Amino acid sequence: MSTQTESTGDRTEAQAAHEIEGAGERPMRADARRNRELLVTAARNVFSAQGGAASMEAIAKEAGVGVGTLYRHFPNRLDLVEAVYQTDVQELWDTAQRVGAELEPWPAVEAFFDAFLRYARTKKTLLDELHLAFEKKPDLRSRARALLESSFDLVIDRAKQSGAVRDDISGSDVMQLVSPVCTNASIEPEQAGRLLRMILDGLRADAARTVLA
Amino acid sequence: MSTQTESTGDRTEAQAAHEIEGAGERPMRADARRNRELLVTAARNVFSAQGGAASMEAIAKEAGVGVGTLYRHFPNRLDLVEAVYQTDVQELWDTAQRVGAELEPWPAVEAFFDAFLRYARTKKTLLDELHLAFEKKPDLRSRARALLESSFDLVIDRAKQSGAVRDDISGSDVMQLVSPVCTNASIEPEQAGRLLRMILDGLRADAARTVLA
DNA sequence: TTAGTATACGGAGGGTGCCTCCGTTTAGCA
DNA sequence: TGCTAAACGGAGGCACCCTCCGTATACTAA
Repeated sequence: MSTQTESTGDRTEAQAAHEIEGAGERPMRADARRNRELLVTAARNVFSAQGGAASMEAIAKEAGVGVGTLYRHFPNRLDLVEAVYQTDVQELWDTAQRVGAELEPWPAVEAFFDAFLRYARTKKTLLDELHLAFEKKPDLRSRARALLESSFDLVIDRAKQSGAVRDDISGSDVMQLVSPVCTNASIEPEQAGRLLRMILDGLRADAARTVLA
Repeated sequence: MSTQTESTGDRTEAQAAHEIEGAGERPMRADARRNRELLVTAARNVFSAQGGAASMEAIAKEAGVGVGTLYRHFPNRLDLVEAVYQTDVQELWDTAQRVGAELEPWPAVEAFFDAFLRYARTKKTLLDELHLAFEKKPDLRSRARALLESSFDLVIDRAKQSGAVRDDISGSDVMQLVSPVCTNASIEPEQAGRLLRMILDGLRADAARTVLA
């Protein structure tokens, strides 16, 4: 709850640079920041096209830079994987903010689920690499988890207050329900889609009929 | 249930060789079979010592043979991983047979759990590699699962008949309960041990007290 | 505007790991 | 006891991760 930036509003480039590096250092040079972003985007594209085992050379090429540049920004493979994953998590949080501000409560839930499905797709291609990354940096996992949980809370709580979603369920419940469906490798994409729709239906306030004895 | 060999009794070496190769071919030469076994054993040792990323060279060295010999037996890395895993599953099934024949029903359950914990440890170190292997050969997963399930059935059914284990639970229920505890990477070994003991306690016939309304 | 410098860039090359190839050795058979 | 099909060993090819350092360039101060 404490590492979040305050909003999704427009930030100056210098601010953006500060967020990537530590706060005390001078901002990155413009070309460096541009290349860093190119690299993360390229990595995501190449990973999703070629799988998690894609080579560093291929990623550098896709970004239009040399491997030296890649390694300047990301000293080793896992650092790059980590950056891609963190960017995805961050974007999901941004999405939660945005749909919360721009859409009605229920459509916001639907849109957020959609975004989560996309997020889960890249997480799935990086599953093995992330497994290693989480082992080396346990706080990466916990920070990501916290950010995800608060994203779900944001969207679900709002929908609960508006009466669109049943109130016997929390954001983190929903996350626990949805995460395995999206991440489990033995569930095909279209099956996952069906399951998600089913979960959505069960979430609606008027779906709460079953009462345990 | 159809791929099982009929028993754990003493088989001739020629029979053993036939089981490894296809049934139609001539038996392997004695040195080849010896080296094959050395390699699987060495692979298991090296993997458990160095992790699933251990090199083929290291394994060949541990077995005391050249890499050429390794690759003659296992054309690529995954084939070796698969062989180690299949051997483990097979040994677990042999153990189920053995404890079923040699021990009283309840001690047999305990001994089998112990063996399963050992099995799960190597499965855990090979998790990433197995993930790939399962992707390439879906029948490997299903055959292993079937063999595991029948091992659990064997031990649990016998204990149920003797009255040592509650009869509202099946072997495959127990497997579903135990497997994640042993395999989940975020559960430490000693925690897994505690959880297993707890499951064991819950399995006993005299533990069945809670009745759902 | 310009010169100086800290910073970033690129890619050749070192190191390692998977796998192949082929000359040498040996088990099994007549 | 030879003959031959089968197995052995390890040098070397190839691909990938990462390092190093000479070159290029964005920022800064005069």
